[in-house]
Amino acid sequence: MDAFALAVGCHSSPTTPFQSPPSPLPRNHRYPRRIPAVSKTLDKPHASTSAASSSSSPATIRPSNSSARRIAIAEVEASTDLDSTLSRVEGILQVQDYNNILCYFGELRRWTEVSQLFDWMQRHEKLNFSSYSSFIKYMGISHNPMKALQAYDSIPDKSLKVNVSICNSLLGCLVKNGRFESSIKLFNQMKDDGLSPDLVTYSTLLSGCRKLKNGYSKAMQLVQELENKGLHMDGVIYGTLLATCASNNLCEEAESYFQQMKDEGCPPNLFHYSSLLNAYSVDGNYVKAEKLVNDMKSSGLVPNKVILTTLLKVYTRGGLFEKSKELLAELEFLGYAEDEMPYCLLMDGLAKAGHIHEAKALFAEMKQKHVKSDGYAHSIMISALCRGGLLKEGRILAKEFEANCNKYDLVMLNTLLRAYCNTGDMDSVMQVLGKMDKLAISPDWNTFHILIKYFCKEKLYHLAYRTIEDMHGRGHQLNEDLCSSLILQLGQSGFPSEAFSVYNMLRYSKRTLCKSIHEKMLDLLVAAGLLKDAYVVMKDNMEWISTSSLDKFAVSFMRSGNINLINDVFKAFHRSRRQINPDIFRAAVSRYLGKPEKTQLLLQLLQWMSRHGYCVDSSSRNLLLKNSHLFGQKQLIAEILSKQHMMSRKLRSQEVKK
DNA sequence: TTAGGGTTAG
Repeated sequence: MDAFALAVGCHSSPTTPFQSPPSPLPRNHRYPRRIPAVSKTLDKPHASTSAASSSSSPATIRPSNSSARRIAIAEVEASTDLDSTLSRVEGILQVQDYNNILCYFGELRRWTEVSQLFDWMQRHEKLNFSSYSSFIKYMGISHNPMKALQAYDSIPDKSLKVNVSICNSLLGCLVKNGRFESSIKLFNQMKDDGLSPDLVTYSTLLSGCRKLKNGYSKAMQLVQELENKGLHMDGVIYGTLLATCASNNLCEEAESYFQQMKDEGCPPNLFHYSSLLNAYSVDGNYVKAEKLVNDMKSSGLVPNKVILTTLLKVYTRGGLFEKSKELLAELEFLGYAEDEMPYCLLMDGLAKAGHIHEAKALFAEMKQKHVKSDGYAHSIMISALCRGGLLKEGRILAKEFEANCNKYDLVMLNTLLRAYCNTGDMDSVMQVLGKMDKLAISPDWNTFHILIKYFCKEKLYHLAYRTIEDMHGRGHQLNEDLCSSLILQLGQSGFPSEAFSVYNMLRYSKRTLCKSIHEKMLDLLVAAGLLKDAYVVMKDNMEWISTSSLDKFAVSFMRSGNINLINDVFKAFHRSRRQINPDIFRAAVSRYLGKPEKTQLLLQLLQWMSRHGYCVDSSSRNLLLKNSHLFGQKQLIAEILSKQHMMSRKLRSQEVKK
């Protein structure tokens, strides 16, 4: 399997499925799914074939004059028509020159040129390991892991594919783009193929643990592995570990790594201090934070923008808003408040502490000062307004963001969705979903949850159902409360099969379920006449279901369920020591009376009853005797019935004696 | 010695 398939295969399509109209849909309407736009053959160069037609000789053979090279590099960098310029100066430049130009474009974030140049380099076989490494790195920065994977798969040389720099770049690219699982799979394959991972490899993977749910234990596994390989942790690895601890709310572990690092003779730098400071911010421990900053200053380090911003975070988390404001003023004075981050920290802290009006004032101040914004401030304020019940204001701010900003990510899209769902603005909800699809941003658990809740609120139960189906298909954990209420609503609105499907998704995705759900499901299926499904629910969950629900099911089943399973229903009742209501036997007998071809089953039931001490009631007995000629087993039936009759008389007299 | 790793916001 190639890296692309390995990394992409385990992921669902990057597009969103939410293109369906919100209005009530026909029941057999298929949920549309768009095929991912990226094709495997797209952009994949064929180096070998194009090299054959290339007339140039390898650049390394040609002695190059360095000033000519410098001029050519400048020409390419300034070119408005890359391909023709590159062809014109071909033969002057060497591989490292192309690499330099690649980095030049990359640092300027000129992604079109980066890709164009790299394509050209591939076609003309002007690349080495650092070309791949750099290109892959830039594809990671530009959020294009697909192109990075394609470039990696296009490497013709097997030994180059396990070059540690290239591997590190690719792993870093995946990690940066939130594909930790893929990066671990790829890492294992790379090792199988002969990669010798180094400290950079491990710190790359470790940095992916930061945003993971149980990131700390994953990090520990990696640390164990690097130590088993005889590698020793360096300052960067410690930095990553401290960041991981801070992100996972593990303050004590962070302190202990900080100490361990110092004990090993590695003096902490600004990265280490800021990570530990960040760990203190979790519970707003400003006493420890201030002491740490003082220690840091004593060691000769000067607090930078990150340190001071993180200290601001500690103050806001600790509820020290006066100190926070003073520190924000200091940051402004030092020129460290040119972007929105410190304002965001304080705004979020204020809003979460219930000071929404102060947060709004700060947001206004920030706008008035023309502070650069990437949308975080809007996101924070929209969320804060929605949380605080100021739904209309939240919607207005969401509209304002969409009108003025064109930068979207998943969190922002979710925030907008929530704002529009809260105010019942269906058109805007659908527009946001369309945007998501266009930008190929995959919905996450939150997206699904917001939508399903909203569709339920709007009584669009079938749409909610299809969204749950999609959510489940993408491997997201389902929310039990939401599913339970949807199951009932689907049942009440004429979609019992869909209700059962939600029930099954829930059952197979969660280990423990609220016990009451089974009875609700059973009632619903019985009411809808879906007795085959009801039978399954009954059999697997009898212990959680009330007698009255079971009886209702059994009577219905005797009347119109699968006749071949009738006896199994009795056995199931018996196995779980549930009393069998005589009405159920009566219903079974009358069902069998209408089906003489099922005599064997009737006989089996009667014999089973005798063995386990059950008797048919007198009216059923009379009915059976009167019709026993129909079954061609007159004698046998009479014998069984008389045995049952005697037994029941014996039992009754025993009870009287007692 | 042309390449790859760690810090702050929703």
